[in-house]
Amino acid sequence: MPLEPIKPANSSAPQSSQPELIEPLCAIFRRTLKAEGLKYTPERAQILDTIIEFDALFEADQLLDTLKQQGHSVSKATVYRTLKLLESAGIIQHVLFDREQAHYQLAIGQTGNTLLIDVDSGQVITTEIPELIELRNKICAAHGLKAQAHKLQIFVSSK
Amino acid sequence: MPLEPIKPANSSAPQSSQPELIEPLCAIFRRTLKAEGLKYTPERAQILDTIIEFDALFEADQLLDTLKQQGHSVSKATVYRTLKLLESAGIIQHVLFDREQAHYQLAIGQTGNTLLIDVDSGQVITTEIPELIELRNKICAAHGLKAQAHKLQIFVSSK
DNA sequence: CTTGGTGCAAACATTTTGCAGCACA
DNA sequence: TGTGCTGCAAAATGTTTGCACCAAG
Repeated sequence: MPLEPIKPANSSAPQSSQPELIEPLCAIFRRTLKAEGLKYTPERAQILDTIIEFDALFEADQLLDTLKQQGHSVSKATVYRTLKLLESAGIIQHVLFDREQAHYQLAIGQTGNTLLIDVDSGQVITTEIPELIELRNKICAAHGLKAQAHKLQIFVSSK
Repeated sequence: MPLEPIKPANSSAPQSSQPELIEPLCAIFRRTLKAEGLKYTPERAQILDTIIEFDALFEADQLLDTLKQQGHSVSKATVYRTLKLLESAGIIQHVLFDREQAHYQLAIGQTGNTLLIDVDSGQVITTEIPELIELRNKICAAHGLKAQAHKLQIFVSSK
């Protein structure tokens, strides 16, 4: 079942409180790979580029199709292997909700993420709730734990 | 085909697995099945009973093993089919996190749910953040939507 | 009879892995 | 030359489905 992500109406870019040097994603990827003795191959570069162009949630399947459509012959195996590498590098993140497939999205600069999932249409809106950070830290502290990240899914209806 | 989700008006404490909870859930299940012209079979009853005894997150696999261990011969197919029925009836809910398998838990009168997932040990603590309801409603209203439910996963570390 | 339920095994969908050849330092 | 990367196909995993038979109304 195809997913139809729609972009947030008011996309307030999540800015880190601490001004940080903005490094291109491909640079981060290349650096991370190098640190592991791995290579920044054309296939991997192409996969990352395609993901960046998606600018939204995506599935492995969809990524593979788009790559093929663009004339890049990349195998399923390579796509899956690269997704894992990108996840390890912190460039993308798993975003699961109640669908059969794993969904991903870019994860850079995000401390958390909120998805509004329309239960009727299946549409997904990504957004942020700044207050949530404080809230989650509070609840974690109450358990003697430290929060590192969070994911919030809100099931909504337009009716 | 999907059953009408029934929200148990039962506002009992989230502290679960008291024996008295068994009866209401059975009743809810039986009623929901009946409304669809389906039957409350021994297998279905047994599956629900076993789930109630779990008192925590569980997987289909684990459920099947426990049933077999208890001497009840229930097939994999029946377990999966019954899980779907229970989910449609609003008795259990999908609780996904970054694992391969679907995880479930009882959904007794819960409007939302928060999981604290220990990234080191993999341990999961379920909890509730009451303030979250208000927060989620606010953010949804800002998008012209109505929140129906939510799931929050917080990735924590004990270090 | 008719409807629905079950177990079994096969089918499925997604993801992973083994392997042989290839590319580049 | 070695190490990693690739595509392909097979395997693995979790879940679903087709089918024949059974049970209850």
